[in-house]
Amino acid sequence: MVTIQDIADRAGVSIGTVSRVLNTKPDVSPTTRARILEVMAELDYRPSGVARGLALKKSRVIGFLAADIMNPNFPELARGVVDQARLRGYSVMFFDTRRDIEMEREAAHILEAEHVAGVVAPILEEELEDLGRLPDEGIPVVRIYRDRSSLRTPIVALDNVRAGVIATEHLIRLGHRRIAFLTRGPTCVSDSERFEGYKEALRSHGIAYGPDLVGECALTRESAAERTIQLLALPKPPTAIFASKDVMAIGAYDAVLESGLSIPRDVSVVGHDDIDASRLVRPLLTTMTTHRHRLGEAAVDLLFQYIDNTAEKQEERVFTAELVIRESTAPPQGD
Amino acid sequence: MVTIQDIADRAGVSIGTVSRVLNTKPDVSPTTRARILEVMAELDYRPSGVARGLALKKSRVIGFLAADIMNPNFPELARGVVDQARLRGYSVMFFDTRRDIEMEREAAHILEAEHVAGVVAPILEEELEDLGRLPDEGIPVVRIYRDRSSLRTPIVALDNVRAGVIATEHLIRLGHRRIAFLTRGPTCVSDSERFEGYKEALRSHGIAYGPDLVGECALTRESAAERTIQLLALPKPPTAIFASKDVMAIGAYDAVLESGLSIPRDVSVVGHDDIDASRLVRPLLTTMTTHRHRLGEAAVDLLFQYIDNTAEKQEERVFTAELVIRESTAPPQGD
DNA sequence: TTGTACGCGTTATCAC
DNA sequence: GTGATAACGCGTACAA
Repeated sequence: MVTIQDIADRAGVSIGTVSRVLNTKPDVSPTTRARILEVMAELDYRPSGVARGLALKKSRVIGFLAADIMNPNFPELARGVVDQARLRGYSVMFFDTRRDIEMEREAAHILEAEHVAGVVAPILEEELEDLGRLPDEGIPVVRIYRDRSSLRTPIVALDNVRAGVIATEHLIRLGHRRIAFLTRGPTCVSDSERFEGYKEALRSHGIAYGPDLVGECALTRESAAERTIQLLALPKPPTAIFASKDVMAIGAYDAVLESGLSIPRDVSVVGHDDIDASRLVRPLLTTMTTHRHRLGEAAVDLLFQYIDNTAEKQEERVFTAELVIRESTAPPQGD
Repeated sequence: MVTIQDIADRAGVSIGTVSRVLNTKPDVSPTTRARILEVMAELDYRPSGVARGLALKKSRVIGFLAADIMNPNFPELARGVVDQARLRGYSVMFFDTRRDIEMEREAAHILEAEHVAGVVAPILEEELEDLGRLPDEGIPVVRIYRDRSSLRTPIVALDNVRAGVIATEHLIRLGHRRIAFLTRGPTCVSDSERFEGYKEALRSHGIAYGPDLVGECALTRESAAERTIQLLALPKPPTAIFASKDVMAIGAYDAVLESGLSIPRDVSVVGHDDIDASRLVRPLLTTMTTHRHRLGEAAVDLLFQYIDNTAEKQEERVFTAELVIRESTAPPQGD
């Protein structure tokens, strides 16, 4: 390994000078700078990240703490984070906590021990417990996704209420009046917010909200299918379904098809998330796409406002999901 | 931040002793060890990873260099890697190179500068160019996935030939004789290997191989669908299709359905990879599952044989994908 | 068994 | 403009 000392020796200068060109400080003569640069190239010198980290008490690494790497939103989000970090010369250290408080605590400790410059964490505030200590240590944390709690941490959020409105209004505009809502229930924050949007859309279009049209189910195809069967068995069954997650929408497909009905002729379906599978099922699922890549990028942008201490008051960046109309929605049949 | 010095002061010992209990060295009296441990807990001491990294010239971090984070195999693979690393007290630094030689070179340099203990890279040997320098610097590299080239690097591989045999034999046992093969073509190493397996299975069952039954297409649903339409238009169309990737299998679904045929009644389909969507399409796709999580774990295991210098001769660990029979395969209709 | 002192590769603060 | 030199926090001989 070639060190700063080697460069200094070879260039006939001191390590101080080498360090100066390394960090592009002003006071160094063009001549010596050129020579040093030359020697560095010649010896293929790479400054040690660890040594720098020690001296600066801050490394060029950011932490990325995923709650669940298997979440379909994760890959693109991660790409956004990694891309943006790379652009700034930072690498990312990655954790998969599975919403396990113990793992999270552990990750927080490691992140601290590694002197990371900052942390991006797509987790809810309740789960922030130990990560919360990081800012006190001078390590900024920005979260991704919104929740209801007060904002103690800067966050990049999704306007889930608005998404609920958009999805529901799409159905309403097509002429639907009996629109079911599939949700994981009140424990799921994003679902609850989309539920708000759903109700808001109904209200503003003068459509009565009926609790019998909302189906709670687990985040599996099977569970959603079961629940949808019940919805379809109602005296006045829905002509459209808004599922708070694509997987549940696909479960709804099963139920509709098994009931001998057809999509979108008999019932329209719109999902949320735009997962890969939404483009692989038949018919192609109309859904809300969340710009995961941009979310990731924005989180890192925001993070660097804190790392570089250029943070304005803006502690929150909100994105709105967009409707992607595909094949699963159409006007209702005359009934 | 609390340092080793703080602990030493508070415990009334020297940093040398503290360091010894930190690394669980033998020669330290139980009494002092206990006291030091107590003080460490009291002050919530976390040894600095960077400082240790500098002193040891080796950090407790491994690099994970993904060729493409959007690849459906990635998340589970990554989880396997992260899990296993965590078990050994290591964190993982993550890169997404997109098969870009420049990004890869960059990642290799950073990994080196960060003194990572080792690198796991799910990439082909041709792409190993700059990563190849790492072992010379004392940083072991283990690759995931097999390719044809000579093994210069330890690797965790998939027996794709065997997978091809298994998938094809499943179809043969069901009674199929005209089995098509969907592939990205000879440029895709894994596909080529599965192709070998496909031919091998046909041969060993006395079925003539016909090149007209192999369809080359891109890794998209649409492309696979197009190609399958042609296959189905053959004078003697296939009664079964083995697609080298699930996405292509799903494309084949489209073609079959659009031809007014039904799966699996008129044509059986088996894919490869067991992606999420294979469990979301209808009918559920019969496919080969690759134990991605175990692959990731095995890669880290192997890596640590080199990190700990306990490497045996075994430089390769081969996994065989398993058949998952779902709904897309059945005996052919009498014809 | 325990303490001392040096080294790891950089950055930063002084002098010169 | 440039060169010493002291941190940074820890591991490790070597000495005590």
